[in-house]
Amino acid sequence: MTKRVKKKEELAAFAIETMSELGYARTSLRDIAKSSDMSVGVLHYYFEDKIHLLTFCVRQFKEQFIADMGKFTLESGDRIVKGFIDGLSEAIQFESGIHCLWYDIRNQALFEQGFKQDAVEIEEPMINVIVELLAALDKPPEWLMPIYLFIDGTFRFYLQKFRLGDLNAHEEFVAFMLPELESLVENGRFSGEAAKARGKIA
Amino acid sequence: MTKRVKKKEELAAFAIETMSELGYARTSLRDIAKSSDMSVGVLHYYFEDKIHLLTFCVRQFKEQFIADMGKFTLESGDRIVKGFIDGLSEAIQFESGIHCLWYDIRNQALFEQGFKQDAVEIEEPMINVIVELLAALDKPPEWLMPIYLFIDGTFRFYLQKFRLGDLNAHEEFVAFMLPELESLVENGRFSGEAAKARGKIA
DNA sequence: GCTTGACTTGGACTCTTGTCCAGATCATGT
DNA sequence: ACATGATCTGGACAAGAGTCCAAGTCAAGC
Repeated sequence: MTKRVKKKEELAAFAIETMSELGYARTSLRDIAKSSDMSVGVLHYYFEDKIHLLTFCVRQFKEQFIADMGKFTLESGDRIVKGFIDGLSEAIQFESGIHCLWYDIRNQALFEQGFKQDAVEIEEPMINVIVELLAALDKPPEWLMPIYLFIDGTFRFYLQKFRLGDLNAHEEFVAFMLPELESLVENGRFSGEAAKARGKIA
Repeated sequence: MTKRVKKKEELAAFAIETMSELGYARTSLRDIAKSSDMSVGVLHYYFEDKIHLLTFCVRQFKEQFIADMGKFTLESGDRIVKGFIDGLSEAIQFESGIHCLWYDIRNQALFEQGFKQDAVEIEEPMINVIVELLAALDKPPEWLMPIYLFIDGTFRFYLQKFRLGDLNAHEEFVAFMLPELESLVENGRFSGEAAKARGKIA
């Protein structure tokens, strides 16, 4: 890897860090320059324009995302579901910024066609994680989209709770999700037990 | 209602229309002024600043949103689930803009604390729609959050598909959601049938 | 018709943004 | 030590943003 590419990735990492805090639309080049302790000109020296910087960031972000998700699954041997959910819980607790950025980018795609491809490219491997999860559990692949959409919506919900000040949201996520998902993969049903244990949510 | 308030609501309607197309962050006062065929100064004459305009819009948007959701439920007599899903389908087909705006606002709340209250106030009555739906179906209230999160995630997914160019996404939504939800309210299970009929999704 | 207040206009003002560049500085091979 | 190319600085620049206002226009009551 050339020195230049290394520096680009370093700058992109700072950019991702800043965008994770402020959101995509509210992050300026000067914000990124400030956080990386560089001048604004450097950004333009390494990246043709802001669009190229962003797409580079998205690609880097995507790799980190996949790596995060990958280590969640299949490393926990027999307790696959628990390991998977614990991984998502840690993501809420320790990496909320980058996941908020993902949802931010996905939302941009609703308004800017330019983000369409990025959104699809990032989401695809995430869906594949569920494919592998179902395969590992020997469950029918027809469950893919219901399960994915349920997990995605629930994860986003507790991520929002965490961001909005509920610092125990990651634990609430596990308390809610673990019985639900175990029940789902066991017999395809939502679990009433989970709901009782969880108490009020909204 | 005073004339001034009427005009404010009229301007807010234009603002909502424009933000539904461009998204919240990329909509300027001049965009709104242009779409409403007024000068920029008028906006500042009726609204103290952009924040007040936005919060006024959010409140108006919320009322429209609740009205939309309200007419979906309980108007279809015995076929409650079908009426509910058809309503959501029409929302994807004919009112995608305002729903995208809702998801945009909800996402802003991940980064700006100022949107927290708006997001919660809008989402609460939507969850209540599901509460009423479950009550009408005589189903246990413990199903609330699993069902809501599943419906919310699925609706958002097909809304995105529609926005990204798949003009049949609203029909695909019904084809996917109707069997799933009927199966869920019938016996709490995801439907494998639905998945087979639906073919590839992602 | 006149007056008064509400409403509207068009532009000025300042701040932030992305872009761009001339020159300074650094690193590296000779 | 020197030369050369890569890297970095600090600021200039134009476009676009929200804000604000002096002046013009309109509508309604006297």
